Parts: sequence; structure tokens; C-alpha cells
Amino acid sequence: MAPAHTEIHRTVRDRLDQNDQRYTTGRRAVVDALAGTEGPITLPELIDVAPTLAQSSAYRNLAVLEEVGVVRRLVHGADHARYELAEDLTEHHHHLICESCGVVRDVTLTPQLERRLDDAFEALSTAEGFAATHHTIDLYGRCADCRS
Amino acid sequence: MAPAHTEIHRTVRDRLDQNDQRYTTGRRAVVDALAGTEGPITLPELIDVAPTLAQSSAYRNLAVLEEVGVVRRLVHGADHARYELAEDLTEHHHHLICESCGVVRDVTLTPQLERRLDDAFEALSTAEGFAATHHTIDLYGRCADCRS
DNA sequence: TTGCTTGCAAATGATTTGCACTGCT
DNA sequence: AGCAGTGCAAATCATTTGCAAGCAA
Repeated sequence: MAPAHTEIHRTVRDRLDQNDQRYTTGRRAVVDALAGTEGPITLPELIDVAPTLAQSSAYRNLAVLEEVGVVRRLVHGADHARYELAEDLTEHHHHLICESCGVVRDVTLTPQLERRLDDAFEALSTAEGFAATHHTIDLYGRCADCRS
Repeated sequence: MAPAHTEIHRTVRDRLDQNDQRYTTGRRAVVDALAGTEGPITLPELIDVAPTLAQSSAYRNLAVLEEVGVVRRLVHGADHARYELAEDLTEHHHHLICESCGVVRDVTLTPQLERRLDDAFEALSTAEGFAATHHTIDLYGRCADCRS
């Protein structure tokens, strides 16, 4: 289950404190916006939801929040990058990406399949001398809206 | 097994023909460059390998080749996008991405695991009304070179 | 020839940054 | 008070595009 908003804010504050960063109104607005949507959103979408934020401040706050590990920045083909809360604050998930409208939707796999993937990834990493920190799985296609 | 260069060129020419596009010297140079590297490369890397190409022509040729389905464009966090031959011309694979130096390396999973993933993806797509065309799996971390 | 392709230089657009000001602490 | 955060406008930089000239069918 995803943590409630209050718990998210507590975690974010802790993470910022640990990195000598303040939890300002603007940063709180960013976190609220990200916590309030179904999937990762673009910067214009973020500003639609939190119009008090100047564009440059939104970018700067996202960078700080990414730095301390509570926000993740995603890039797919589209014009704008997308941002979401890090998995510590939500839960491990993957993405369905519509190549027509660019929308991104969260999905999850079964724990068994995730476990099998983790095993495979660990074997791969060992074989390659690679130290993996995380993985992403993206499914590209056309969403229900764009098909109708 | 990945097709030999001559076979790759034949396929590319066919694909271009079908789309009323020419297989010019510049396009051939792009395909040769992509076929000659271990993993996906950035535009500056492409131009290092094929210095006869002007930057704008490289971009334009990559766009045409992507259009007809023989090149795939990848975007990860880094500054430049990366390009690789489409899987019709190589084989289905995934990526190990070094967050330190940006290098991307190709890897494959076992056929059994891929099959299980395909099943899971199909179930997901059906449930969401999504029409999936392909998927990507990326493993992020530090490569052997950056660890040493 | 006829039009697609190319190279150059200029334009675009997402993201970043300089700077002066505001607001925490 | 003192410094981090903010907004605005200007700067960056990958990528795209306009245009004149070259090349393939």
C-alpha cells in the first residue's frame, strides 16, 4: 500500500533534513502534486496542478528532491521529462507508455515474477561486473483512450 | 544470431524501398556505424565513427531510419539520446546503463524468462485495454570500469 | 531533368542559470 | 541578520529546420 500523504511528507522532510535542505512551501507543493496523480507527470502538468510555482522553481525543487532520493525523473521519447515520487514513497511499479498521446500509467507485476527478475538481474550483474541499483520496465503501445 | 552486415544492408534497403526512400551513402554510413558497435551510441559517438556525416544529416538520416523501423532511439537520463539498430536487425535484448559514465551495454535474458514476461505483459495489456507493441527493460547502476 | 539529400547556419524549445529580492531560522 | 529559496529573464545546448547546392533515378 502507498503511504498516506502525511507519512509521505514526514519522510520527505527527514530526507531533506539529512541533506541540510529545507522543506519549503514550494517543495511541499511539488510533493503534493506528485502524490496526487495516477502516474508520472510532466513539468507543465505539474504547474497546472500547482500554479503558485514558477517554472524555474519547479525545476529546481524537482532537482533537489531527486538529489535526496524522493523524486524520480523519467525520460521517454516525448518532449518533456516526467517526474514521480521515488519508490520508497510509493511502491515498486512499472510503466505503460502510450506512444500516441504520451500518457504514462503505473502497473505492477506479481511478486513472484519480480522475484524471478531480481534473480536474473543479479546473475547478469555479477557476470558483467555491474553494480545494479534499480531497474525499469516499460511497455510501449496505444492506450485505451487513443484506441477508441 | 545477429545478421551479417550484408544481410543488414539488404533488409535496410528493402525497408527504405517500401517507404519510397533512398539508401544513400550517408544512410549506409549510419547503419554501418550502428552495426559496428557493442551497444547503442550517441550522436557525437556516431559522428566520431562516421566523420563524413554532417551533424544535421546524421540526425535526419537517423529520423528516416527510425521512421521505417530499422533504427531505435533510446533516451535515458543523459544529455544525448542513443541510437541502435531495431531488433529485427539484431535480436531482442535489454540494457545495462551506467549512471556514472552513461555507457549502455546490451544484455539478454533467458527465453523462458522472456516468455513469462510476455505472458505477464499480455495479461496486463488486456486488463488495461492497452495495445502493447514492445517493451524495454533497463538495469541502472555502475559499470565495471567506473567501479574500479 | 526533377526532386530528394546534404551541409551550413540559423531557429527552436526544454531545461538551466545569474541576479536581485523575499522569507525562514 | 544571514543565508537558502524564489521569480524573472537571459543563457545553454541537443535537436530541428530553411535554404542553396549536389547527386541519384
